Amino acid sequence: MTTADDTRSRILAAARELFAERGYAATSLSDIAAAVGLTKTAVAYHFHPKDRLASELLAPAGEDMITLLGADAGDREELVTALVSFAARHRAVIRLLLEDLAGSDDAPPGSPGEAIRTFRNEIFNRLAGPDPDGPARVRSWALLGALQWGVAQTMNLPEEEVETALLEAARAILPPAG
Amino acid sequence: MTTADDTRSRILAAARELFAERGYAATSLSDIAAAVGLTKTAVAYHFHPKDRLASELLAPAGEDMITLLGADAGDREELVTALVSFAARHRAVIRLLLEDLAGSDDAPPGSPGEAIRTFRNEIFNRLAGPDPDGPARVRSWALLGALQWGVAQTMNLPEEEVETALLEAARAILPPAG
DNA sequence: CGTAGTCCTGTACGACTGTACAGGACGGCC
DNA sequence: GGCCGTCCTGTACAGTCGTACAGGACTACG
Repeated sequence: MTTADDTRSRILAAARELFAERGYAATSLSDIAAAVGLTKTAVAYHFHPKDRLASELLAPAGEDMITLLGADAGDREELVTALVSFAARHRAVIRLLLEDLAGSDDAPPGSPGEAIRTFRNEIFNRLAGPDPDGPARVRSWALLGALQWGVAQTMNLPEEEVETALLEAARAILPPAG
Repeated sequence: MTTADDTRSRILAAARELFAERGYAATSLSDIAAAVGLTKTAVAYHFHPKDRLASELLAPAGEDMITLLGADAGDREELVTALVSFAARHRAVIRLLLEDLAGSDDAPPGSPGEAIRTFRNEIFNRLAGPDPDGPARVRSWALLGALQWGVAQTMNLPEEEVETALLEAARAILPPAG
């Protein structure tokens, strides 16, 4: 039914926007419901439980995540290029990916949060290289932070422009080869 | 009395740590109380209301904020140096500064959150320069993100090492002069 | 027409938040 | 000893969270 699928899409769009600007935990079902003109129980009817909202928003990014991890782990230049492209493409949900779910405190095993956290750590390890020293660690984390903020705070700019500008910046931060 | 001041310090230390790793809103008074072996009402007795915890943690950073804004607004090289030093010095509360309170949705006028947000925006404006184009905006936000993540995720490294490594990275991202 | 299924509302629940208030334990001062 | 202020606990409250459940409005199908 088109009406149902339509409300589902509208809920997803509103959730994506609110999650991006307030964070996952700080956005309640009531907030999302108010944004689309429904009650919170209606939102819960379509997405049950709340995690399903995050899961569905992150689904397209998930496919790109595994291709990112499947690429050649040695070439860091290529990794940065792919990473910037990935961040720019999924900038609407980058906060969910890198912070809200990855930085989650508890991380019940088997949950999507745990998978995302290991993904982030794996990316960090490939950036920092084996047995990284202090400066390499700092620069690797700085690179990830630059990625998130660079794409998240410039949502009104065209994606392509963000990607090219961010690629230059990311290359400049990249820790020197160890 | 030393015992009271001591528990105050212990509460502040625990709150600083928990706020850094979970965020301000995601940390309850019960969490802090459990970390120091007290009840949540005891924490509320010393810091009333909860905002006072954040205020007291941010007080030392606040003095540095105004000196940062008081410096010469033209020299961006110098601004970046001072900014990196600032971030490294207050890395334990950098998340509160740049995200938890600055990114707050509501921002009741007169609240510390509003002051912090305008501080962040003012720093951004000085980094990006007057009437910045797309790439300049991207790089300025990327610089701020690199700062936050670079200092927040490397809490176990000596502050000096973080500062020097981050200064190199920040200089590399700095948008070209307009 | 009747019946089944989908979409949504209203109500209610337990868990949790920050806060308010009364009272107890303890030490210093008169 | 009697008194007072500080430090802390226990209880209680209103508010919000995500979720569960019953029932109404509506469409599609027999």
